[in-house]
Amino acid sequence: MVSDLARTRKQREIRQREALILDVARKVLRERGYHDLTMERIARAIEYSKGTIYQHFSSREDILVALVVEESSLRNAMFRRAAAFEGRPRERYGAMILAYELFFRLHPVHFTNASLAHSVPILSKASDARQNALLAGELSCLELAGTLISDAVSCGDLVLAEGVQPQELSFSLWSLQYGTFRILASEVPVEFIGIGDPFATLRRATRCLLDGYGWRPLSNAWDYDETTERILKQVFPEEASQVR
Amino acid sequence: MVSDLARTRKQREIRQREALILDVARKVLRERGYHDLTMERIARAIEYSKGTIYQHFSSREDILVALVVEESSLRNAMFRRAAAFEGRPRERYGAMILAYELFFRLHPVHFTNASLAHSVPILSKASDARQNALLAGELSCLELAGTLISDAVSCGDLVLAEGVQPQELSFSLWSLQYGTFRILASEVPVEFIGIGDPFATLRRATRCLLDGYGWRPLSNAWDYDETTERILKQVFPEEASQVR
DNA sequence: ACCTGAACACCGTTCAAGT
DNA sequence: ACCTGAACACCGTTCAAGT
Repeated sequence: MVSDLARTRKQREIRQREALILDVARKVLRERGYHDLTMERIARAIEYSKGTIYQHFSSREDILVALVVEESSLRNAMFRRAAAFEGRPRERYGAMILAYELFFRLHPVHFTNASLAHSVPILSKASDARQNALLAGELSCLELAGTLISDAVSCGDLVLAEGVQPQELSFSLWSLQYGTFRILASEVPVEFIGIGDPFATLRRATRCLLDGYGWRPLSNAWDYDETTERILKQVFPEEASQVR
Repeated sequence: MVSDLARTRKQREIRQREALILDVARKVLRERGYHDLTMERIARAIEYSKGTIYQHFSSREDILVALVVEESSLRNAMFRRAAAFEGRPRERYGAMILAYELFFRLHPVHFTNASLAHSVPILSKASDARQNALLAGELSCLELAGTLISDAVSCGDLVLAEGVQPQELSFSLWSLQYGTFRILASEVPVEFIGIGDPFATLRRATRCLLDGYGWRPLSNAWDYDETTERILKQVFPEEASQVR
């Protein structure tokens, strides 16, 4: 007969062990990369046998996806804080864009992990539960972006041209940022391309894009540099100090 | 004593075998993915032993990078054809942008392979020669884009704002397209995002971006849909018919 | 000189045996 | 009920032996 007390203690231990595995995985991925994330290495680090890892994760790939899901929730928390910034809808969307930039700069390794986790060979070997969790996190970001665009349309700041869907804006902006981050995270040396400050370049391109869609106030009628400073100070003071 | 005739015949055979290996690799990658691109499988298909493959390629990763280099030269040929289109510099740049879109739509698998080949764990295991070839191909594209921007500046169509480098434009446009293609190639179902025609969305965003940088003629002063039709008909008639 | 394929090292996954 | 680690299957790479 197992007491309730013993059962909950056991459950807590299991949760802690799962967190331990993910911590080890995070460390290995940071220091050595996915290739060296072996079951053997994890087992040694957590001081359990290889078989035990399979009580938590269905495969090696499942561990990577689980880690990415966990870290994505940090990114989503930053997005939610950004969307709560007080100001015109375009300023609030700017806060989300800034959140994504800060997140990339603070966690470049996560970004590489996430790209791997989204690739077919890896994602398809993860458990269904974790595949769904990954997708759900992504969709909640897009939904958040969607509400800001709706706000802009309702208050008249954004009048979409004939035949333009609101989701197009978030898709284009996402593509622009994501593409820049992927290039920066790849092996093409950015010095070769001749870009001094890629993040400044990205911010400028973002403004061009929003101006092009006609989202008011346009950048020649508003001091968005000042808005950026305010967002950094009010919403992301800690994160901003870490990327200096 | 080996005759020169025999030597050149042998060299030709070796070249043919290398091409054969790459053909097999292309087929396996298309039908089964990188995970199933095993030395065993290749050896069986080319009817040579595993050891022989190492006379051509230093590692499994080297094969992938070699294939990507080979296919990239097809893309570069399309870029060169595009840049030779006759028209205003912005139209010619538009032709390059269209070339990239067509290439992605015609060779989605290459795009996935290229992303893999650029990842650190794989690229670092390829031979130095092939790493350099990959980088050289990339740089030649950027150089080509650079000359078009120079043309635009010389003829007065493009006046860059204070502090904007010409390379910034190609970097931003590259990011936007590359980001879109990466998202489309990933597992996030594009229907969920609610985009009907992602390529139409991308073209619109591209125009917004070029307008934002002030590259004349602006899209409200020029019929770029007509330009696109002309490029498709004159430069890429065959490719265009294949993506219909 | 070139090619072969057995041998080696390594790793993800399973499961019978142990506690 | 939970954990272990030997065993299995598989694969990239090397190299002694063969032609």
